[in-house]
Amino acid sequence: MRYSRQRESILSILQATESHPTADWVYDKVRREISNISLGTVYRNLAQLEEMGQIRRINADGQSRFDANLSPHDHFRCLTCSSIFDIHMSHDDMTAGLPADVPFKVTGINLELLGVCNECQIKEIKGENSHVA
Amino acid sequence: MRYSRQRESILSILQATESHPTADWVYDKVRREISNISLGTVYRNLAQLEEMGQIRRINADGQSRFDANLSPHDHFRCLTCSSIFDIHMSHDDMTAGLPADVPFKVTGINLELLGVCNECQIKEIKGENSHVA
DNA sequence: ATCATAAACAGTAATAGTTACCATTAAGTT
DNA sequence: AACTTAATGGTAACTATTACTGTTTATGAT
Ligand SMILES: [Mn+2]
Ligand SMILES: [Mn+2]
Ligand SMILES: [Zn+2]
Ligand SMILES: [Zn+2]
Repeated sequence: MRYSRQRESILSILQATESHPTADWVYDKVRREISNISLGTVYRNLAQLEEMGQIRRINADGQSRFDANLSPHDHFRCLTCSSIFDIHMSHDDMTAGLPADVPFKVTGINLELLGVCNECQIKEIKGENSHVA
Repeated sequence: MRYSRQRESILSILQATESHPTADWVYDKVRREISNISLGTVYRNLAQLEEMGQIRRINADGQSRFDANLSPHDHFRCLTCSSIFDIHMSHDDMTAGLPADVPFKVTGINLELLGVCNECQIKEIKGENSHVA
């Protein structure tokens, strides 16, 4: 991976914000530093940074949001304004006595485990064997 | 809400599957019963059914997936094939000794609380007051 | 049963977020 | 400095979804 001013700028913008911005928001922000940067460059670099594990992608309603905060934490998403806030709470506390001191009106929980399903693990193994031979 | 053959068909198709289909998949399926149904009708009804609380929407990568199983449960999403599977497990068990007997290779957890943020609650109140008078 | 009303529809055009393409630029190497 | 090729800027294309519009149809009233 070759250095680029564009990628560095995108990452530092993400690291400097507490919000969980969209690609468009990052684009507007980075344009102040690199006025002729392309929106495609923003998308490409966000995808690369995600791939490299330097940022997280959160897919809310219709669009992706990005988070450079790598410490394990969860999120609250407002169904009205789509804002995303960090939740720093143990999962035990979260599931036990949910709201209490939280300033949000919580009406639902989405818990999603990510990984590779059984079938895909088998395919992976087969695929690797086939080009080892 | 007025009855329609289209909505009934869409709902029963969703209720009959264990998978978590996309709008397109539902469209293909419902076309076998109502050959000239419009894709827009499928989208409109899925949104209405969600609004009425008869189905859940899951937003994965680029597109929405739908679930007519209303019993509280969580999901596993395969990062390779995008399949979504139900997870029936207490959140305590999930966060405590995660995998064990699960046939998935779990590499990440996305926990999202949904609701209304503080700011939006305040706006809601102001909004309601303004048209009460 | 006939009629009136508007909700819901089919078909299509438009939009939004994102990705693909390609000629040009520039990071890193010799 | 010359060379190689990853990365870019600009633009076109694509995909999921929504909006529009004229027509159909569920439903309640005559
Ligand atoms: Mn965060
Ligand atoms: Mn489910
Ligand atoms: Zn809000
Ligand atoms: Zn899979």
